[in-house]
Amino acid sequence: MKSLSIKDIAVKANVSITTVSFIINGKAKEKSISEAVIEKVEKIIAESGYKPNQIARSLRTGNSNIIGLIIEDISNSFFSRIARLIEDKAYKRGYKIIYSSTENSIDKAKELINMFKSRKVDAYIISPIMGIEEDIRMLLDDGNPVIFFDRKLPDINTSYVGADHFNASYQAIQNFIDQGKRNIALVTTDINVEQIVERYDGYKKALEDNGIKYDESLVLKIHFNQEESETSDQMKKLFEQKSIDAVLFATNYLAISGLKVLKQIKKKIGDDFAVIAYDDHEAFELHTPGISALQQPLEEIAENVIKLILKQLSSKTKLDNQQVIIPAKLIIRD
Amino acid sequence: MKSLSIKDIAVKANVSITTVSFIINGKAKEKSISEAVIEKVEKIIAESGYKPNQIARSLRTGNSNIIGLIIEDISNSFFSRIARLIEDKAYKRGYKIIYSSTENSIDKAKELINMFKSRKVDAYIISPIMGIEEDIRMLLDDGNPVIFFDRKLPDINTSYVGADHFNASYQAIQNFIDQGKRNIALVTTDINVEQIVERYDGYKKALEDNGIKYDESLVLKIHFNQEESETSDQMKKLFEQKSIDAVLFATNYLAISGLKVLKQIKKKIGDDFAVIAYDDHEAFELHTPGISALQQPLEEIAENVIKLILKQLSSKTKLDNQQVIIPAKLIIRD
DNA sequence: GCAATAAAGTAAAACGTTTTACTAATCCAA
DNA sequence: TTGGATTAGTAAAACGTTTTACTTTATTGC
Repeated sequence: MKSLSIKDIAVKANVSITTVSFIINGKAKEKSISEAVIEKVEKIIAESGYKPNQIARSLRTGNSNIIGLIIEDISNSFFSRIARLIEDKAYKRGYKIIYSSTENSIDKAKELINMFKSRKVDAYIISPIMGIEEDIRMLLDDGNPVIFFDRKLPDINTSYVGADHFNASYQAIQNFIDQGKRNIALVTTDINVEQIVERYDGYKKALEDNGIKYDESLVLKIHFNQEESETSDQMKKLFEQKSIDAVLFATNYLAISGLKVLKQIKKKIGDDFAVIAYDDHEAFELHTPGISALQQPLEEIAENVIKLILKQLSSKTKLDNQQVIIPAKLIIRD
Repeated sequence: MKSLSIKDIAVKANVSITTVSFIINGKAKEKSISEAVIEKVEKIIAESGYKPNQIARSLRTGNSNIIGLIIEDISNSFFSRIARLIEDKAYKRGYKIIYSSTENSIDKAKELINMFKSRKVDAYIISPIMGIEEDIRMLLDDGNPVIFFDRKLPDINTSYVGADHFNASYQAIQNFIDQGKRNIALVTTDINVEQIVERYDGYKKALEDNGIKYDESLVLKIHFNQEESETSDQMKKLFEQKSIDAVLFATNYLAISGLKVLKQIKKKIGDDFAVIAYDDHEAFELHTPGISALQQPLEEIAENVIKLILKQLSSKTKLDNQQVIIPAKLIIRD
């Protein structure tokens, strides 16, 4: 019933707790424990199936071998894929990941940070939202490794890994213009995070550089968390403007909603009306016609995130912050 | 730098640690601490931003307010959606969820169970795979609440929540037959879990009940974890059989792969060739034509899982195991 | 043959809580 | 006025580890 403790092992082996601890932690040699004792204890451990209580271990050592991952929404395929990759890579290096979704709520984000803090995670990987600057700053002040990905916060100075949102968006619009499009819409969200702003800026700049006047009525900002039906209505209104000949969706879930609307109002995607989505999604490849997408290099983002965080974890001193900006790829379909 | 402990608070307030602990845990009244002291201590706690160390707390109390969730793959939309729902519901009841993917590896699954065990999670929600029976049995023997969802293991007797896979699959095939289909294929996986077997059984039974001979060459079992290209080749071969007039995909990722193949070989879905997918996916609604799907009631599954697990957690005695089977819904599209 | 060094191991403190069993003072009833 | 009950609070053990500082015995060099 009750699980074994190091003491039980010590008693069985007729040695001290200390000795068992040294053996478990591979310090036996260094602490000059004899081969015979090592073998005996290891045998007992293996036979009894004893596993050290990580809680006690964490309490004593102050670290947990756990990295906390905070994202917007695990059911969004961009995040779930990144999470899977990060989990995988961390796992191979002996770290566990625990993750949780903020659902874009500042309160929930703060609570998550507190939860992770009180559970003494060794490091934080965060896709941040506005409004948690203070909390992040406290983490940093306490000497916790914190790395942002996908988004960052203007006022916080820490390492960051993300795609080049500005240029990605610029590239998409340029592509539209090269196809002769002039009335290019942008469907984005109103959440106030840098990466969304950058996508917006890329859109504006590309228009400007091509001598096209920015037209506010072609930009639709959807509230996060608003009813699906309201979103549909707003998009419908936008798409029904006769003149519009192209649209860039700033996130994959907006694109999914948008495509549903287009299907519903029977507006065909093709020579007269082009679409590009930010973030790829299985549905885009499958769609007829295929939907072009700005694909973020998930693998590379995950790899960089892990590399940076582990480098920080294994270093005694605070390393310099790094900004890793990875180009996104425009996948043209059909 | 160093975070505050209950002792710091006690010193500041000039009371004992015990008193602070009682106040934190809402036992002040019961332990007859005066209103004045309560207020003083609470003020200090609020001002200093002290948060109890959950690790120490867990060590002492033996529980963690954490529920471990073990699934196949968080990047699969079925699981990520369920995870999100479970997380949400647990969160509202004061529990945190930590989840991790097995990627269908028995070793990884065992490691995860061990990790959760050594972190003293209060309960386990598992979508199990064959080969971990012994580990599960140990958890149960130790008195841990364990609940299976989506799948179960034949040899293990514990609570379970899942869709009625047999009837779902039966219903799909019956639908094909009612449309006049006779040569109905099944694309499934070779992983040996009950829910996959049930879907297969439902397929066979429906054929049988309608007097259609079961034809082995129409059933394709894909290895889990095999190369995408091999999967494609196998499917291509299947779909190019002239006679075949309908196909049921046993999982959503198989359906996605299958739809890609169909697109590639330009085999049209329509009156001559019908498709149904198990598990819904955004891509299916968007697809032209829309892809019919067997939709599992995610919300209901999540709700039942949480309800059962919390009931067990709040009960002193071991409750009877429950099997909650929820009908799946056939969504006909286009 | 004696001091210094190495080998083999251990006792006990510490991590930050919760909880049990206790004390001291006050109150109230008879 | 006394002694049981209540009020207000505390000391210390316990949870299961890691780690520091220590002891005891054996070995080596000279």
